[in-house]
Amino acid sequence: MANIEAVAKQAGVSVASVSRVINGTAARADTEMRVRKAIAELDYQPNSAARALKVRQSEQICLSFDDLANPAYIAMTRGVGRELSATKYRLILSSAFSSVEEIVKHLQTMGRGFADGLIISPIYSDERITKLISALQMPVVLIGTLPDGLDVDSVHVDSSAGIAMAVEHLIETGRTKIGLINGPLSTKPGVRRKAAFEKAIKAAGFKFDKASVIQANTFSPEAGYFAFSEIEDFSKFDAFVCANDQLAAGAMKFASENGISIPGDIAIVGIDNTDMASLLHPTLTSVDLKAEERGEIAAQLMLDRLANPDRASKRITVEPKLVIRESTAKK
Amino acid sequence: MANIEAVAKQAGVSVASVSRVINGTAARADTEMRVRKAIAELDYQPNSAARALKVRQSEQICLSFDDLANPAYIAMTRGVGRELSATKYRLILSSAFSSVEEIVKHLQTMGRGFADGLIISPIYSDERITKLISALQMPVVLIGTLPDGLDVDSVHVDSSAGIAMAVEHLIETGRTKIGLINGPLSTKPGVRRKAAFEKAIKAAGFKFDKASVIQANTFSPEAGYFAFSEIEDFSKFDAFVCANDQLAAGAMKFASENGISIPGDIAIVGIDNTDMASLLHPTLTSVDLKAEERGEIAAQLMLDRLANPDRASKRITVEPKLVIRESTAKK
DNA sequence: GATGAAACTGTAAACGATTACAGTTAAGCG
DNA sequence: CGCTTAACTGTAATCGTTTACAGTTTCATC
Repeated sequence: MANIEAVAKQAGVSVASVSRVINGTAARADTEMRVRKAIAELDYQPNSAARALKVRQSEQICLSFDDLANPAYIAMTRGVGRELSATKYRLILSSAFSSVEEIVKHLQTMGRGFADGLIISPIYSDERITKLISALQMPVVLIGTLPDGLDVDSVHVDSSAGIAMAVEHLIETGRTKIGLINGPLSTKPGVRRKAAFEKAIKAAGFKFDKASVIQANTFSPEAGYFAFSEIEDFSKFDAFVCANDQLAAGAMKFASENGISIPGDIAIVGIDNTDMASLLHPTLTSVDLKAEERGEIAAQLMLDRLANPDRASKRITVEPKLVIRESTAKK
Repeated sequence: MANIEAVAKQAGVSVASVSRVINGTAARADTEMRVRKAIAELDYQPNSAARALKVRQSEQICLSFDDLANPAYIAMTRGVGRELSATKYRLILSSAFSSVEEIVKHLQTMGRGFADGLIISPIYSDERITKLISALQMPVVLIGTLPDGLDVDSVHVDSSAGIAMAVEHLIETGRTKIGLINGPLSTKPGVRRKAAFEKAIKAAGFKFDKASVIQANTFSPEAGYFAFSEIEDFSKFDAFVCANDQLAAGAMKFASENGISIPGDIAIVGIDNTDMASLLHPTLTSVDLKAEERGEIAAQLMLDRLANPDRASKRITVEPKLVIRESTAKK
């Protein structure tokens, strides 16, 4: 592989001049032309490790989240990727963390300087993670709710408001016996959604019954299916909010296999408004938490912060939106 | 940030010794202990750019494909990611290429040495891409069909065999008027699936009718929906093979909205066997092209090749599998 | 304790870029 | 044409590692 010295020789100029034309610093037209010619002739590509070492920038941004099987994170990745693709930055993907330890290990690794910034959407809530993030010597954008004492850019969606919308909508359509198929309580979304649900039920003037919350142990369709299969008496319910579309899809599958009519017997609303929602039968009412948009915004915040390291940190909130489809049609 | 020199000083040894304990080369127990202590005290992390520059390895592997919205590629990414997560390699994701030019630009960029290897699954077939790949001075693993004259490791699934299975299955279940909802002919899968379909129809002893192939212009559900909506006379068909599950889902949506019974009037088989297949109503018979497995194998080939640069290139074939569900039940 | 081999350690030269600084050339102007 | 200033160019140091090589220590053996 040709290096900058070979180019300089070929062009009959110094390495400094070559570097300058590559980086767009002033150069005489004549010099620039000869350098460009030499670059083309030698098929030269500047070595990114050498540049990274010298300028202390990797031109890489790391995106970390926990579950590559969850469509919401995929949408997020799409948003980040789209935003980054027009820039010089490359995207590093770190995912499939199955435990806090793995995340911790990954965060410690960030000190090696292979990325200029970290966009992270942690599902687990853990003191150690917060501590490591705030100790990080690089820009961080958090997608999710900012823990106390962490001062970084963040994008956040008010999922409580989203759940409230879902509950209100169910009540408007005449449902009174509303349950929640929740995700695992070991995750942040799990605890938040439960709390939001309880709050929304009470706000609507209903009595909150603990038994109305059914805990699934993952956010997968299988878990949704299983959760429904464990329900002994469906007459206690006329609607369910599900902690994500996957759980909802699994639940709907169980319903269709067992002669439970949706929305006739039970109305269902999902969360995330993934692509699947409009393809299911019946189509699924879902709270859009704008994952792709949050990804885009996170990337923009990151780029902005890299261009402007000293600005105060921003906290962006995006509004959830209830997308009404067939699964909650009036009885 | 502490560098290796600071660690050496703190431990009272030379930088060479520090480097050696980090990289596991022989060191006296006493030396090793002092170095480890110093590393812990200073919270030292070796700089990856400096290492990359010196050893000419980035410890990064680049995965490139064209469409982050396609679940099959997501599954592939999952496979690659899982395989890589246990190694020292990081995963760089390059995607959302909307044209051959973008891919070409991206491939040219590989010469900068930011990745040690490239796993690529190109959807477009173009002379330039082939040429650039074979000119690449780094290990390449191709996921897809190896073009002539390209000598790299590859993982390949015999999608023709998969389509043949689909057609045979439809015939076995009593269908005789089989159509294809195909993806765009500007893509490799598009042309392959069409050819495979024609071959399968003929092999089954039927006459192939050009009009039985309906071209969608993307691989999305919307395109599938639109393709079905353009069909004037459904009585000409009793089954469709769809070029992927997304197209199938869109088509099924149109069917359910327009009183076309599946599988009663029309049987449907999708391709890719994505998560969605078992959640649709009716559940979707689909040809599993083992995307995740191909991703895993690609990553294994890459790791193997990096460990063993001079071995002859391998070509792995995985077998498709027809997963039969409700959408093709006997009439 | 001397000897030789084996095991370890330190010095210093890379890797390939960027950039401060000083030196050179060009350009504007009277 | 000389002078001043602006614009460009080249030399050499630097970023933080790894590693060849030479030098030192350790250790078993006689």
